[in-house]
Amino acid sequence: MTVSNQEISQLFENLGVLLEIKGDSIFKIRAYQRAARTINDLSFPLSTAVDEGMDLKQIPGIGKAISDKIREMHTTGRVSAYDKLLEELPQGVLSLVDIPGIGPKTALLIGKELGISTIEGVEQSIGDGRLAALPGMGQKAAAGILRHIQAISTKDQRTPIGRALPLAEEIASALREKCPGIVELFPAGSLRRWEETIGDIDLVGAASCPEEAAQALVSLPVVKEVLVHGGKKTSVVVEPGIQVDLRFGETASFGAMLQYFTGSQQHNIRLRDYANRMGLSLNEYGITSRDTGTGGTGVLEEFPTEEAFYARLGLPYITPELRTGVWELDAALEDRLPNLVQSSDLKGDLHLHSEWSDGNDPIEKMVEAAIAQGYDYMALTDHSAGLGIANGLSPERLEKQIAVLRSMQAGCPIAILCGSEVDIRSDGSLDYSNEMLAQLDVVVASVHSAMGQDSATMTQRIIKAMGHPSVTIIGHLSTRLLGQRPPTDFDLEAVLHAARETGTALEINASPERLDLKDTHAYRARELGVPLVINTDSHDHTHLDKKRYGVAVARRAWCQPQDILNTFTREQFLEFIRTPKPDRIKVFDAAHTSLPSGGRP
DNA sequence: GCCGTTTTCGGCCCGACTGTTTTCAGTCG
Repeated sequence: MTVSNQEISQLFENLGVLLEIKGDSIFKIRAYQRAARTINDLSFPLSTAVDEGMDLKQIPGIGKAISDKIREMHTTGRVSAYDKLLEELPQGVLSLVDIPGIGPKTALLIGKELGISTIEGVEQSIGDGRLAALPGMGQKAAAGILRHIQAISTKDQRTPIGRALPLAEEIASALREKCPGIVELFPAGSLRRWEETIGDIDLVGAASCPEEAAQALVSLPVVKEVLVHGGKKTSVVVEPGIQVDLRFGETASFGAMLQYFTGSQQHNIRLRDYANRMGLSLNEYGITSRDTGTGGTGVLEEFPTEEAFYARLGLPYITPELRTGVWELDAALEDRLPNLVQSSDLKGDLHLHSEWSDGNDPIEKMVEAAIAQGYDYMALTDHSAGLGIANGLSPERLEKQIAVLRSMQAGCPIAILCGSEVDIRSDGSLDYSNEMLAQLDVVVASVHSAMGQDSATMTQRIIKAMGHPSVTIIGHLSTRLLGQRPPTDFDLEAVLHAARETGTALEINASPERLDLKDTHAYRARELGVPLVINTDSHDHTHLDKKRYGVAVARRAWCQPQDILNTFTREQFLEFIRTPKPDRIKVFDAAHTSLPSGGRP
């Protein structure tokens, strides 16, 4: 029985809700919620860990009871304690708490008093006034819930970061323009942690005129609706159904405020737990030393920067990408936080398209763009012929392109490598002859068709492609498009091991619609010593700037520069691609003076 | 239910906002 981490996480999340409805201990409930979130963020499959005999209690927040339930789910596919709770409580209460504004208490009230178990039922009960008549409810509460229900259908869940970040930057700069008293203003929350999708856009600032800034937000033309307009917090809905939360504080305490609203919630809970044991209490305004028995009241210390805030707790600065609340606090305490890769470390881009296939720009413009990035090398990788829709290159056109590229090399300050994004056919064979492929410097092999194959077939298909001596990199491994196309089904562990054994690199595709490898997969790849490459897959000269999204994925995967192949110098990288597979993995390992274990103990 | 550089028992993050209330519960992040 194979159960995914997501399924296990969802079960514990639901278990927490059911216990809350039942009125169980709040601390027990929090323990389940914490475990659910931790499991959701894990980089390795729990199913495999159970098979390999790992002691699950090593994972923070998982003790004997939860460990046993994971094992039960792994063997039987069910958890009896959960099934029992479902029977005890009114049917359908779980689906009611999915409505914003309805929590466990209200869900139970609705289920018990009105016998309602569906969202449609709630909508009806608002229409005929039954909901408003319930104790503790009223006209306004009912109207608010109705608004939320209507919003659910129009709002398509979480927003991909590629859409949310530019929007947040736009709003922030509009606010700064309208309100010169703004000293600081940054995206916080999941956006600042560079999660692949964003719930709400959080903006945190410091200003001499907080009221004016909040008023400026409310009056922006993009604002569709004002949800909250309090003294410290303003929430609005902007054009595409995305919510923006804005909070302002003082410059002197901005560090604490930014830290607090960057989260994650799990990170903050762990940090406060740790601070508590030092006799310190944390909130968004600073750090308060708790009364130590002399009867005096604690004094609030303020921190203008996050660095100072963490330093007061005796911790090194923890970068937002690492703040998941799983391993980073232990790593910080033991002084083994990684020296994370940065955009400025990248020395090349190995996945670029030109107008020869489906790109917008001539080769010259793409080369200029690579030079403008400050790179030392680049690979032009137009599509192979199999992808007719993308105007893929026939072998004849590819030979012609190679000649063009070779002739451009003279006088060019960077290395122009001849490449191709070659289709991996459904049987794992490649779209050019071996002779053709052997002429290329860099081969990015990618799946573009037959994405519905079962896991075993897809796994074999990818592994076969990695076995080819000319394949340098596997492009966008899962082929997912965020919010549009689900990932293909394949055995990640098997693929990663084969990548390592064949000396094939895996791409972190930085295109914000893809982000593929995703963070947890990249984390696991790094753990196993698989060479990683951050590529933009640019189809336009402006797309090379999107590398920041790929760098963020790598940082969330705890990658250091030596984990990323295209941080290598030109000489190192050329040595890598000129060394035959599988021996080229030794070139990668040689640059790896130390293999950091990352967050896991 | 989890956890321990004061603890194997007794703690467990913290505040804003809303709506229904006359001092607070529920929800959210």
